Amino acid sequence: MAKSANRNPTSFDVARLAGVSRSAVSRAFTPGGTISPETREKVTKAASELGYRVNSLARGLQQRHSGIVGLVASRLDTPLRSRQVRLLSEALIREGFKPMLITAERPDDVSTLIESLLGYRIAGMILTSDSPTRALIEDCKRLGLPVVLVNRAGVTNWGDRVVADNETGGQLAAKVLIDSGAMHLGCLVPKRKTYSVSGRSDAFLEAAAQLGILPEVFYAEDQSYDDARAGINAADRAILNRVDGLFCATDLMALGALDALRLDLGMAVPDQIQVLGFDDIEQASWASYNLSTIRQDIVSQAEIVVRLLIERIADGTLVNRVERQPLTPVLRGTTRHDG
Amino acid sequence: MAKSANRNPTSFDVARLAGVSRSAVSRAFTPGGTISPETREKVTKAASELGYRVNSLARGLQQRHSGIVGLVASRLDTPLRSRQVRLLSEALIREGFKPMLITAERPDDVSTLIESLLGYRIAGMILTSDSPTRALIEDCKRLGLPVVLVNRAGVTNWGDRVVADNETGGQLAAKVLIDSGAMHLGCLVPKRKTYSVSGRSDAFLEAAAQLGILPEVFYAEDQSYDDARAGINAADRAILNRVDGLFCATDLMALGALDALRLDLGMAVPDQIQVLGFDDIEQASWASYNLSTIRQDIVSQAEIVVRLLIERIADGTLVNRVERQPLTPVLRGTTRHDG
DNA sequence: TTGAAAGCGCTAACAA
DNA sequence: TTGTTAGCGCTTTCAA
Repeated sequence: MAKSANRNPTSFDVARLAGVSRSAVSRAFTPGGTISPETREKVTKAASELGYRVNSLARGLQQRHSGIVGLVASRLDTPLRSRQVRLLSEALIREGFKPMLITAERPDDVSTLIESLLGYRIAGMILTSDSPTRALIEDCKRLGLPVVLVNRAGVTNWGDRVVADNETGGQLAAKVLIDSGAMHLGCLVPKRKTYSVSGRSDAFLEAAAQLGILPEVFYAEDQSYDDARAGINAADRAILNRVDGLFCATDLMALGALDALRLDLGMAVPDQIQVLGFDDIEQASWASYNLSTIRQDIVSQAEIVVRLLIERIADGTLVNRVERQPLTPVLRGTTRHDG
Repeated sequence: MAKSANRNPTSFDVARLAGVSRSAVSRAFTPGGTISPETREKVTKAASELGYRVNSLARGLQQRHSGIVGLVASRLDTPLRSRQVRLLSEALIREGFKPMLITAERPDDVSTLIESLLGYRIAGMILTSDSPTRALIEDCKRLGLPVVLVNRAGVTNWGDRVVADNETGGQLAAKVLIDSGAMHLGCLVPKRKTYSVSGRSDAFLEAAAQLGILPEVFYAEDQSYDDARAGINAADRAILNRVDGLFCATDLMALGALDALRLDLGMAVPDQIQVLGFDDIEQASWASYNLSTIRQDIVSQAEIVVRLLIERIADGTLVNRVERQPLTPVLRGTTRHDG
């Protein structure tokens, strides 16, 4: 033990100690490797003695792809997103991939970052961000790099997609509110719309229109709790007072709206005005809110995303697929129910 | 454009097109590279024409380390943790590193995962997880791998640490409650204690003892909203009724406790019982809770963590450092204030 | 400032 | 089943 603590041992060192060739070492560490039990035994023994570990960089270089998958997400500290990322990351790891996390808010950041990701010869990429530069996806296409988009528009003809069925969700929202007695609908949306938000709110407005109702639209600066609360507080009181059923584009916004209505404006929910969210984040079920909402099943979402990615990695010629996920209403305390 | 869309272009291809050597290409893409403006110009032109991108795997192999930093976190979908991870990840990216995210709940998972991280010859590792197998850190030590522990005990003599000053925090909590008139203190803790939780609650109990007060201790199964709420609901009512100042080990628990006290048990907060949390997560400021708490500054925390990491990467001989972060009380609506 | 040449540590054909 | 050999794409001395 005089020295030796310095450089990482290589397959060469292991081979020498075990009295075999470097290929044997490689095979011993390759899942389906064609190697005899005895040789494997010798190798693993020598390896653990030396503290040997396969160098994934070298392996990746040789195999022309690392086991890394890019995971791109904005607003990671938001309840829905953090849960998505956790589930995706766990699913990836379970399948033997290593998620490389890119968190960035400004689109141009994201571009250069993803750009640098590509240098790692990643096996694929999952985009949950709201801002996927189109050019970037084109880049991936040129490289033949598998991409899965989560709750995003398919801006190009590249990449599989997993999306909540926002259209049906918006219709569902209108139906829930109307069925529980709302006559004058409202809809709270952020000024800067994302794919999810537009899909939902547009479908909601359209479904209402079909029934001869023209909802009031309220705006929040962005889709945060604070902005939603401020948005409702800034709304025209006369108009707001007419509304008896408010659909919010996300749960986070619904919670902000709820606090504005009840605590800032002193309105009774659900008696005076019903409130309905979308997503079913954890906080929606907290006793102080007990928010009715439309649930997105993000556990199965993560599984589908990773499955699509794996299939695409296995066969790059697949036609682009779109998986639409069903949504289910979760009626809690901010809507009225008869029976 | 007949073919060529297939393999990734290499520095060789770029060199040929630019009419220079591969070394020149390498230098053009190396920040401090000693190369003439004209050559660089030729190289970058050829490179962008070919869509060339440095292969980070090969570069890492050659330089014996990738720009990857392991980021280990459990319970990522929790408000505090998701914010920490966002900030850490952004700070790492800003410094040119790529965060590889390991999310895992069970300790043995984590071990094998980190084990596989090491194969990427990562530049360092940040551990925020509650469960850092000791053997693992020993491994890092043998490898000389820089490690920064966030809010964790220093189980071995390896790794720099950034910790909230939990001891002072616990004392602060006792002082806040007592100063605002509480006479009979309570403390809500999870059954399975972590470094942070123990530090706080032990210091709280001790500070109270110094003043001749022996707080009641309430237990939650784990440190989630639901468990905290259930824990308070399961508490002995007679004992609970005596308590007029409750310190909760984390904000998340405090919110659960608050809902249990107010909504499940019908107690008046802060008039009948004051509640104080710890961390200052976003939800603490939501109007329905308006929770008084002890704030941990996790923005500066992330910066310190990354700074320590960089310094350690630059100089592996540094003595282990511990940065204690100050805490500040944030008094909102769940404690009483005179002036 | 530039190019030639020698690896970084591994896997995959191929031959034995 | 095993070993030999030839790269994977890059950086980095060393000379020029």
